[in-house]
Amino acid sequence: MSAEELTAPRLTRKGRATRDRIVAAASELMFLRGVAGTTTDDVQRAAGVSTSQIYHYFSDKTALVRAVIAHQTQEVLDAQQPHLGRLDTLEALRAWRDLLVDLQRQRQCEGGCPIGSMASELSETCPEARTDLAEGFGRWEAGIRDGLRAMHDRGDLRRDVDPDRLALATLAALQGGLLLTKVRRDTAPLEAALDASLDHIASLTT
Amino acid sequence: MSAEELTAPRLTRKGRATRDRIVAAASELMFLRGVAGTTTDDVQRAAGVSTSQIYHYFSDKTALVRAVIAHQTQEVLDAQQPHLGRLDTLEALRAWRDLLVDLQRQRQCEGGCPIGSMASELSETCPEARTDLAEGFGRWEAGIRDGLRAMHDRGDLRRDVDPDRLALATLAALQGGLLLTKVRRDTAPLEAALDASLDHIASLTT
DNA sequence: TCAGTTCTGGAGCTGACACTCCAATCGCGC
DNA sequence: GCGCGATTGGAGTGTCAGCTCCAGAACTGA
Repeated sequence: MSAEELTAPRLTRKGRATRDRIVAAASELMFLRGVAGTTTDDVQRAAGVSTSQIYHYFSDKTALVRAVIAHQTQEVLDAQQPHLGRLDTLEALRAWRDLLVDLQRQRQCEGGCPIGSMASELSETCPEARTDLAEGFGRWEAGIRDGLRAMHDRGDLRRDVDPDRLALATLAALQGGLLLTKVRRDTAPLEAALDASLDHIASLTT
Repeated sequence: MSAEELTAPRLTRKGRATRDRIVAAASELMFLRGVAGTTTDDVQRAAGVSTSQIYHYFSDKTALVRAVIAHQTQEVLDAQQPHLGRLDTLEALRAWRDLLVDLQRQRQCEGGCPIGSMASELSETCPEARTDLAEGFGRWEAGIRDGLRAMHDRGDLRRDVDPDRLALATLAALQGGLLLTKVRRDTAPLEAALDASLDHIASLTT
Protein backbone atom coordinates (compact mmCIF):
# COMPACT_ATOMS: atom_id res chain seq x y z
CA MET A 1 0.00 0.00 0.00
CA SER A 2 1.59 3.18 -1.17
CA ALA A 3 1.32 6.61 0.38
CA GLU A 4 -0.51 7.65 -2.78
CA GLU A 5 -3.38 5.28 -2.21
CA LEU A 6 -3.83 6.28 1.41
CA THR A 7 -4.99 9.75 0.45
CA ALA A 8 -7.20 11.18 -2.27
CA PRO A 9 -10.40 9.17 -2.69
CA ARG A 10 -11.47 10.96 -5.83
CA LEU A 11 -9.92 14.02 -7.39
CA THR A 12 -11.13 16.36 -10.07
CA ARG A 13 -8.62 17.75 -12.52
CA LYS A 14 -8.39 20.91 -10.50
CA GLY A 15 -7.98 18.96 -7.28
CA ARG A 16 -5.19 16.92 -8.81
CA ALA A 17 -3.41 20.11 -9.82
CA THR A 18 -3.71 21.59 -6.34
CA ARG A 19 -2.47 18.41 -4.74
CA ASP A 20 0.50 18.31 -7.10
CA ARG A 21 1.29 21.93 -6.34
CA ILE A 22 1.32 21.18 -2.62
CA VAL A 23 3.59 18.17 -3.05
CA ALA A 24 5.97 20.08 -5.31
CA ALA A 25 6.21 23.00 -2.89
CA ALA A 26 6.65 20.72 0.11
CA SER A 27 9.34 18.73 -1.71
CA GLU A 28 11.32 21.84 -2.50
CA LEU A 29 11.08 23.19 1.04
CA MET A 30 11.83 19.89 2.73
CA PHE A 31 14.83 19.41 0.50
CA LEU A 32 16.18 22.81 1.46
CA ARG A 33 15.33 22.89 5.16
CA GLY A 34 14.54 19.33 6.15
CA VAL A 35 11.18 17.87 7.09
CA ALA A 36 11.13 19.14 10.66
CA GLY A 37 12.26 22.54 9.46
CA THR A 38 9.33 22.87 7.09
CA THR A 39 5.97 23.89 8.54
CA THR A 40 2.59 23.40 6.94
CA ASP A 41 2.36 27.19 6.93
CA ASP A 42 5.51 27.41 4.80
CA VAL A 43 4.02 24.91 2.39
CA GLN A 44 0.77 26.86 2.24
CA ARG A 45 2.49 30.07 1.30
CA ALA A 46 4.82 28.43 -1.23
CA ALA A 47 2.00 26.56 -2.91
CA GLY A 48 -0.46 29.43 -2.65
CA VAL A 49 -3.15 27.42 -0.92
CA SER A 50 -5.09 27.76 2.32
CA THR A 51 -4.80 25.70 5.49
CA SER A 52 -7.78 23.53 4.81
CA GLN A 53 -6.53 22.53 1.39
CA ILE A 54 -3.53 20.75 2.81
CA TYR A 55 -5.73 18.79 5.18
CA HIS A 56 -8.24 18.14 2.44
CA TYR A 57 -5.62 16.30 0.39
CA PHE A 58 -3.55 14.80 3.18
CA SER A 59 -4.76 13.33 6.44
CA ASP A 60 -1.81 14.77 8.35
CA LYS A 61 1.78 15.88 7.93
CA THR A 62 3.02 12.29 7.81
CA ALA A 63 0.83 11.60 4.78
CA LEU A 64 2.23 14.69 3.10
CA VAL A 65 5.75 13.56 3.89
CA ARG A 66 5.07 10.16 2.33
CA ALA A 67 3.78 11.86 -0.80
CA VAL A 68 6.94 13.95 -0.86
CA ILE A 69 9.06 10.80 -0.56
CA ALA A 70 7.25 9.24 -3.52
CA HIS A 71 7.68 12.43 -5.52
CA GLN A 72 11.36 12.86 -4.72
CA THR A 73 12.13 9.22 -5.43
CA GLN A 74 10.66 9.59 -8.88
CA GLU A 75 12.52 12.86 -9.46
CA VAL A 76 15.85 11.40 -8.42
CA LEU A 77 15.46 8.37 -10.64
CA ASP A 78 14.23 10.47 -13.56
CA ALA A 79 17.19 12.82 -13.21
CA GLN A 80 19.48 9.86 -13.83
CA GLN A 81 17.83 8.84 -17.06
CA PRO A 82 18.74 7.60 -19.52
CA HIS A 83 21.83 6.35 -17.69
CA LEU A 84 20.20 4.31 -14.95
CA GLY A 85 19.30 0.85 -16.12
CA ARG A 86 21.91 0.97 -18.86
CA LEU A 87 25.03 0.99 -16.68
CA ASP A 88 26.48 -2.05 -18.41
CA THR A 89 29.79 -0.69 -19.66
CA LEU A 90 32.63 1.22 -18.01
CA GLU A 91 31.95 4.15 -20.32
CA ALA A 92 28.30 4.27 -19.25
CA LEU A 93 29.34 4.16 -15.61
CA ARG A 94 31.80 7.01 -16.13
CA ALA A 95 29.19 9.12 -17.89
CA TRP A 96 26.78 8.48 -15.04
CA ARG A 97 29.45 9.52 -12.55
CA ASP A 98 29.97 12.78 -14.43
CA LEU A 99 26.26 13.50 -14.42
CA LEU A 100 26.03 13.01 -10.66
CA VAL A 101 29.02 15.23 -9.98
CA ASP A 102 27.73 17.94 -12.30
CA LEU A 103 24.38 17.90 -10.59
CA GLN A 104 26.01 18.60 -7.24
CA ARG A 105 28.11 21.35 -8.70
CA GLN A 106 25.00 22.99 -10.14
CA ARG A 107 23.46 22.95 -6.69
CA GLN A 108 26.58 24.39 -5.05
CA CYS A 109 26.82 21.11 -3.17
CA GLU A 110 23.76 22.04 -1.14
CA GLY A 111 21.07 19.65 0.01
CA GLY A 112 22.81 16.40 -0.81
CA CYS A 113 20.51 13.59 -1.88
CA PRO A 114 16.80 14.18 -1.23
CA ILE A 115 16.24 10.51 -0.51
CA GLY A 116 19.34 10.13 1.63
CA SER A 117 18.57 13.23 3.67
CA MET A 118 15.01 12.18 4.36
CA ALA A 119 16.17 8.66 5.16
CA SER A 120 18.60 9.99 7.71
CA GLU A 121 16.05 12.28 9.29
CA LEU A 122 13.03 9.98 9.34
CA SER A 123 14.30 6.42 9.73
CA GLU A 124 14.19 6.45 13.51
CA THR A 125 11.04 8.45 14.00
CA CYS A 126 8.62 7.34 11.30
CA PRO A 127 8.47 3.63 10.40
CA GLU A 128 6.24 4.17 7.36
CA ALA A 129 8.66 6.70 5.95
CA ARG A 130 11.55 4.35 6.61
CA THR A 131 10.01 1.55 4.55
CA ASP A 132 9.01 3.96 1.77
CA LEU A 133 12.60 5.20 1.63
CA ALA A 134 14.00 1.68 1.76
CA GLU A 135 11.88 0.90 -1.28
CA GLY A 136 13.12 4.01 -3.01
CA PHE A 137 16.70 2.94 -2.42
CA GLY A 138 15.72 -0.48 -3.66
CA ARG A 139 14.61 0.93 -7.01
CA TRP A 140 17.80 2.93 -7.29
CA GLU A 141 19.91 -0.07 -6.43
CA ALA A 142 18.03 -2.12 -9.03
CA GLY A 143 18.93 0.44 -11.66
CA ILE A 144 22.60 -0.03 -10.91
CA ARG A 145 22.33 -3.76 -10.44
CA ASP A 146 20.79 -4.43 -13.82
CA GLY A 147 23.78 -2.96 -15.58
CA LEU A 148 26.32 -4.86 -13.52
CA ARG A 149 24.38 -8.09 -13.95
CA ALA A 150 24.41 -7.58 -17.69
CA MET A 151 28.17 -7.12 -17.60
CA HIS A 152 28.47 -10.25 -15.50
CA ASP A 153 26.22 -12.32 -17.75
CA ARG A 154 28.11 -11.12 -20.78
CA GLY A 155 31.37 -12.21 -19.16
CA ASP A 156 32.76 -8.68 -18.85
CA LEU A 157 32.92 -9.08 -15.09
CA ARG A 158 34.87 -11.92 -13.52
CA ARG A 159 32.86 -15.03 -12.66
CA ASP A 160 33.70 -14.81 -8.95
CA VAL A 161 32.26 -11.31 -8.64
CA ASP A 162 28.79 -10.83 -7.13
CA PRO A 163 27.25 -8.03 -9.20
CA ASP A 164 24.37 -7.51 -6.74
CA ARG A 165 26.73 -6.89 -3.87
CA LEU A 166 28.81 -4.62 -6.06
CA ALA A 167 25.71 -2.59 -6.94
CA LEU A 168 24.83 -2.20 -3.27
CA ALA A 169 28.37 -1.08 -2.49
CA THR A 170 28.25 1.42 -5.34
CA LEU A 171 25.01 2.95 -4.08
CA ALA A 172 26.52 3.18 -0.60
CA ALA A 173 29.63 4.90 -1.92
CA LEU A 174 27.44 7.33 -3.83
CA GLN A 175 25.35 8.13 -0.77
CA GLY A 176 28.38 8.62 1.44
CA GLY A 177 30.00 10.78 -1.19
CA LEU A 178 26.87 12.93 -1.41
CA LEU A 179 26.74 13.32 2.36
CA LEU A 180 30.36 14.38 2.67
CA THR A 181 29.99 16.66 -0.33
CA LYS A 182 27.06 18.38 1.32
CA VAL A 183 28.92 18.82 4.60
CA ARG A 184 32.14 20.06 2.99
CA ARG A 185 30.49 22.05 0.20
CA ASP A 186 32.94 20.46 -2.19
CA THR A 187 32.45 17.76 -4.81
CA ALA A 188 35.81 16.14 -4.00
CA PRO A 189 34.31 13.50 -1.67
CA LEU A 190 31.69 12.48 -4.22
CA GLU A 191 34.30 12.29 -6.96
CA ALA A 192 36.68 10.28 -4.81
CA ALA A 193 33.93 7.89 -3.74
CA LEU A 194 32.59 7.27 -7.24
CA ASP A 195 36.01 7.07 -8.86
CA ALA A 196 37.15 4.52 -6.32
CA SER A 197 34.00 2.48 -6.93
CA LEU A 198 34.36 2.58 -10.69
CA ASP A 199 38.08 1.86 -10.55
CA HIS A 200 37.25 -1.13 -8.44
CA ILE A 201 34.67 -2.33 -10.93
CA ALA A 202 37.17 -1.77 -13.74
CA SER A 203 39.70 -3.90 -11.89
CA LEU A 204 37.15 -6.72 -11.83
CA THR A 205 36.61 -6.77 -15.59
CA THR A 206 38.07 -9.54 -17.67
CA MET B 1 36.98 28.81 18.26
CA SER B 2 35.37 25.61 19.45
CA ALA B 3 31.86 25.17 20.77
CA GLU B 4 33.43 24.33 24.10
CA GLU B 5 35.02 27.73 24.51
CA LEU B 6 31.85 29.58 23.65
CA THR B 7 30.15 28.43 26.83
CA ALA B 8 31.26 27.83 30.39
CA PRO B 9 33.15 30.84 31.76
CA ARG B 10 34.17 29.14 34.99
CA LEU B 11 32.91 25.87 36.36
CA THR B 12 33.22 24.25 39.73
CA ARG B 13 33.63 20.50 39.92
CA LYS B 14 29.91 20.13 40.53
CA GLY B 15 29.11 22.45 37.65
CA ARG B 16 31.34 20.47 35.35
CA ALA B 17 29.56 17.26 36.36
CA THR B 18 26.14 18.78 35.71
CA ARG B 19 27.20 20.12 32.35
CA ASP B 20 28.57 16.72 31.37
CA ARG B 21 25.36 15.04 32.46
CA ILE B 22 23.35 17.39 30.26
CA VAL B 23 25.58 16.78 27.25
CA ALA B 24 25.52 13.02 27.74
CA ALA B 25 21.74 12.94 28.04
CA ALA B 26 21.28 15.24 25.06
CA SER B 27 23.68 13.15 22.98
CA GLU B 28 21.79 9.96 23.70
CA LEU B 29 18.41 11.50 22.92
CA MET B 30 19.55 13.30 19.79
CA PHE B 31 21.15 10.12 18.53
CA LEU B 32 17.89 8.24 19.00
CA ARG B 33 15.37 10.84 17.87
CA GLY B 34 17.34 13.46 16.01
CA VAL B 35 18.08 17.03 17.04
CA ALA B 36 14.71 18.47 16.07
CA GLY B 37 12.98 15.55 17.75
CA THR B 38 14.67 16.24 21.06
CA THR B 39 13.24 19.01 23.24
CA THR B 40 15.03 20.77 26.06
CA ASP B 41 12.33 19.30 28.29
CA ASP B 42 13.34 15.79 27.26
CA VAL B 43 16.95 16.60 28.05
CA GLN B 44 15.98 18.03 31.44
CA ARG B 45 14.14 14.91 32.46
CA ALA B 46 16.81 12.54 31.18
CA ALA B 47 19.62 14.44 32.87
CA GLY B 48 17.62 15.14 36.02
CA VAL B 49 18.16 18.88 35.95
CA SER B 50 15.89 21.92 35.95
CA THR B 51 15.15 24.30 33.11
CA SER B 52 17.48 27.00 34.30
CA GLN B 53 20.45 24.68 34.49
CA ILE B 54 20.44 24.04 30.77
CA TYR B 55 20.41 27.77 30.08
CA HIS B 56 23.02 28.34 32.74
CA TYR B 57 25.49 26.12 30.91
CA PHE B 58 24.41 26.79 27.33
CA SER B 59 23.33 30.07 25.82
CA ASP B 60 20.69 28.37 23.66
CA LYS B 61 19.84 25.08 22.01
CA THR B 62 22.41 25.66 19.26
CA ALA B 63 25.19 25.88 21.83
CA LEU B 64 23.99 22.62 23.36
CA VAL B 65 23.91 21.00 19.93
CA ARG B 66 27.49 22.08 19.29
CA ALA B 67 28.56 20.58 22.58
CA VAL B 68 26.77 17.37 21.59
CA ILE B 69 28.62 17.35 18.27
CA ALA B 70 31.97 17.69 20.06
CA HIS B 71 31.00 14.93 22.47
CA GLN B 72 29.78 12.54 19.80
CA THR B 73 32.81 13.13 17.60
CA GLN B 74 35.05 12.13 20.46
CA GLU B 75 32.91 9.10 21.25
CA VAL B 76 32.90 7.89 17.67
CA LEU B 77 36.66 8.23 17.34
CA ASP B 78 37.28 6.62 20.73
CA ALA B 79 35.04 3.69 19.83
CA GLN B 80 37.38 2.92 16.91
CA GLN B 81 40.49 2.79 19.02
CA PRO B 82 42.99 1.31 18.91
CA HIS B 83 42.31 0.62 15.22
CA LEU B 84 42.05 4.15 13.92
CA GLY B 85 45.46 5.63 13.20
CA ARG B 86 46.96 2.19 12.79
CA LEU B 87 45.16 1.13 9.62
CA ASP B 88 48.39 0.40 7.79
CA THR B 89 47.94 -3.24 6.86
CA LEU B 90 45.16 -5.18 5.18
CA GLU B 91 44.70 -7.19 8.36
CA ALA B 92 44.24 -4.03 10.41
CA LEU B 93 41.72 -2.73 7.91
CA ARG B 94 39.76 -5.99 8.02
CA ALA B 95 39.72 -5.97 11.81
CA TRP B 96 38.46 -2.39 11.75
CA ARG B 97 35.74 -3.38 9.32
CA ASP B 98 34.63 -6.19 11.63
CA LEU B 99 34.48 -3.79 14.56
CA LEU B 100 32.27 -1.36 12.67
CA VAL B 101 29.91 -4.08 11.50
CA ASP B 102 29.67 -5.60 14.99
CA LEU B 103 28.87 -2.21 16.44
CA GLN B 104 25.90 -1.83 14.11
CA ARG B 105 24.73 -5.34 14.88
CA GLN B 106 24.84 -4.57 18.59
CA ARG B 107 22.64 -1.56 17.98
CA GLN B 108 20.17 -3.52 15.84
CA CYS B 109 21.23 -1.24 12.98
CA GLU B 110 19.47 1.68 14.63
CA GLY B 111 20.67 5.26 14.62
CA GLY B 112 23.41 4.92 12.04
CA CYS B 113 26.39 7.18 12.57
CA PRO B 114 25.90 9.96 15.14
CA ILE B 115 28.09 12.32 13.15
CA GLY B 116 26.61 11.42 9.80
CA SER B 117 23.05 11.77 11.05
CA MET B 118 23.68 15.17 12.59
CA ALA B 119 25.55 16.26 9.48
CA SER B 120 22.61 15.35 7.32
CA GLU B 121 20.11 17.07 9.58
CA LEU B 122 22.04 20.26 10.36
CA SER B 123 24.21 21.06 7.34
CA GLU B 124 21.61 23.21 5.63
CA THR B 125 20.14 24.92 8.66
CA CYS B 126 23.03 25.63 11.01
CA PRO B 127 26.33 26.81 9.51
CA GLU B 128 28.26 26.53 12.79
CA ALA B 129 27.14 22.94 13.18
CA ARG B 130 28.10 22.21 9.60
CA THR B 131 31.68 23.37 10.10
CA ASP B 132 31.96 21.54 13.43
CA LEU B 133 30.81 18.37 11.71
CA ALA B 134 33.12 18.90 8.76
CA GLU B 135 35.98 19.11 11.23
CA GLY B 136 34.80 15.93 12.92
CA PHE B 137 34.80 14.13 9.59
CA GLY B 138 38.23 15.62 8.98
CA ARG B 139 39.61 13.98 12.10
CA TRP B 140 38.02 10.68 11.14
CA GLU B 141 39.40 10.89 7.63
CA ALA B 142 42.84 11.68 9.03
CA GLY B 143 42.73 8.51 11.11
CA ILE B 144 42.18 6.48 7.96
CA ARG B 145 44.59 8.52 5.86
CA ASP B 146 47.53 8.05 8.20
CA GLY B 147 47.39 4.30 7.80
CA LEU B 148 47.10 4.39 4.02
CA ARG B 149 49.91 6.93 3.80
CA ALA B 150 52.10 4.65 5.85
CA MET B 151 51.34 1.78 3.48
CA HIS B 152 52.13 4.04 0.55
CA ASP B 153 55.38 5.31 2.04
CA ARG B 154 56.40 1.77 2.84
CA GLY B 155 55.75 0.78 -0.75
CA ASP B 156 52.86 -1.55 0.06
CA LEU B 157 50.57 0.57 -2.08
CA ARG B 158 51.33 1.22 -5.71
CA ARG B 159 53.18 4.45 -6.44
CA ASP B 160 50.39 5.80 -8.67
CA VAL B 161 47.80 5.53 -5.90
CA ASP B 162 46.77 8.66 -4.01
CA PRO B 163 46.31 7.46 -0.41
CA ASP B 164 44.54 10.66 0.65
CA ARG B 165 41.88 10.26 -1.98
CA LEU B 166 41.55 6.61 -1.12
CA ALA B 167 41.00 7.50 2.53
CA LEU B 168 38.29 9.98 1.60
CA ALA B 169 36.59 7.38 -0.59
CA THR B 170 36.77 4.85 2.24
CA LEU B 171 35.11 7.23 4.69
CA ALA B 172 32.41 7.96 2.11
CA ALA B 173 31.77 4.26 1.57
CA LEU B 174 31.56 3.78 5.32
CA GLN B 175 29.07 6.61 5.72
CA GLY B 176 26.92 5.45 2.86
CA GLY B 177 27.01 1.92 4.20
CA LEU B 178 25.91 3.15 7.62
CA LEU B 179 23.06 5.14 6.14
CA LEU B 180 21.71 2.25 4.08
CA THR B 181 22.17 -0.10 7.01
CA LYS B 182 20.08 2.19 9.17
CA VAL B 183 17.33 2.46 6.57
CA ARG B 184 17.22 -1.27 5.83
CA ARG B 185 17.87 -2.45 9.37
CA ASP B 186 20.41 -4.86 7.98
CA THR B 187 24.20 -4.79 8.08
CA ALA B 188 24.49 -6.09 4.51
CA PRO B 189 24.94 -2.61 2.96
CA LEU B 190 27.68 -1.69 5.42
CA GLU B 191 29.44 -4.99 4.83
CA ALA B 192 29.17 -4.68 1.07
CA ALA B 193 30.45 -1.10 1.13
CA LEU B 194 33.42 -1.79 3.38
CA ASP B 195 34.34 -5.06 1.71
CA ALA B 196 34.32 -3.41 -1.69
CA SER B 197 36.52 -0.61 -0.35
CA LEU B 198 39.00 -2.98 1.24
CA ASP B 199 39.04 -5.28 -1.76
CA HIS B 200 39.83 -2.26 -3.85
CA ILE B 201 42.67 -1.26 -1.55
CA ALA B 202 43.93 -4.84 -1.61
CA SER B 203 43.96 -4.74 -5.39
CA LEU B 204 46.20 -1.68 -5.21
CA THR B 205 48.88 -3.33 -3.08
CA THR B 206 52.15 -4.37 -4.60
C1' DT C 1 -30.67 23.20 -14.72
C1' DC C 2 -30.01 21.11 -10.52
C1' DA C 3 -28.40 18.03 -6.88
C1' DG C 4 -24.46 16.32 -4.87
C1' DT C 5 -19.77 16.34 -4.28
C1' DT C 6 -15.36 18.48 -4.33
C1' DC C 7 -12.74 22.36 -3.38
C1' DT C 8 -11.44 26.64 -0.90
C1' DG C 9 -10.88 30.42 2.73
C1' DG C 10 -9.80 31.61 7.02
C1' DA C 11 -10.76 32.03 11.91
C1' DG C 12 -9.61 29.63 15.88
C1' DC C 13 -8.13 25.83 19.14
C1' DT C 14 -4.70 23.21 21.86
C1' DG C 15 -0.60 21.82 23.12
C1' DA C 16 4.23 22.25 23.05
C1' DC C 17 8.46 24.52 22.46
C1' DA C 18 12.49 27.55 23.39
C1' DC C 19 13.53 30.59 26.56
C1' DT C 20 13.16 34.16 30.81
C1' DC C 21 13.18 35.52 35.46
C1' DC C 22 13.93 35.70 40.20
C1' DA C 23 14.64 33.89 44.47
C1' DA C 24 16.98 30.46 47.09
C1' DT C 25 20.93 27.49 48.03
C1' DC C 26 25.57 25.75 47.63
C1' DG C 27 30.40 25.77 47.93
C1' DC C 28 34.97 27.70 46.82
C1' DG C 29 38.58 30.93 48.20
C1' DC C 30 40.11 33.82 51.65
C1' DG D 1 33.45 31.29 59.30
C1' DC D 2 32.16 34.61 55.61
C1' DG D 3 31.29 36.70 51.33
C1' DC D 4 30.34 36.27 46.71
C1' DG D 5 29.90 34.02 42.65
C1' DA D 6 28.30 29.48 40.96
C1' DT D 7 24.46 26.64 41.01
C1' DT D 8 19.64 25.25 41.32
C1' DG D 9 14.33 25.19 41.28
C1' DG D 10 10.41 26.05 38.99
C1' DA D 11 6.76 29.08 37.70
C1' DG D 12 5.83 31.82 33.87
C1' DT D 13 5.91 33.95 28.91
C1' DG D 14 5.35 34.52 24.05
C1' DT D 15 5.32 32.15 19.90
C1' DC D 16 4.26 28.90 16.79
C1' DA D 17 3.34 24.32 15.45
C1' DG D 18 -0.24 20.97 13.71
C1' DC D 19 -4.77 20.55 13.16
C1' DT D 20 -10.16 21.42 13.37
C1' DC D 21 -14.25 23.42 11.83
C1' DC D 22 -17.68 25.44 9.15
C1' DA D 23 -19.54 28.10 5.63
C1' DG D 24 -19.45 29.22 0.94
C1' DA D 25 -17.77 28.74 -3.95
C1' DA D 26 -16.82 25.79 -7.84
C1' DC D 27 -17.34 21.89 -10.38
C1' DT D 28 -19.33 17.35 -12.15
C1' DG D 29 -22.70 14.28 -13.91
C1' DA D 30 -27.38 13.49 -15.02
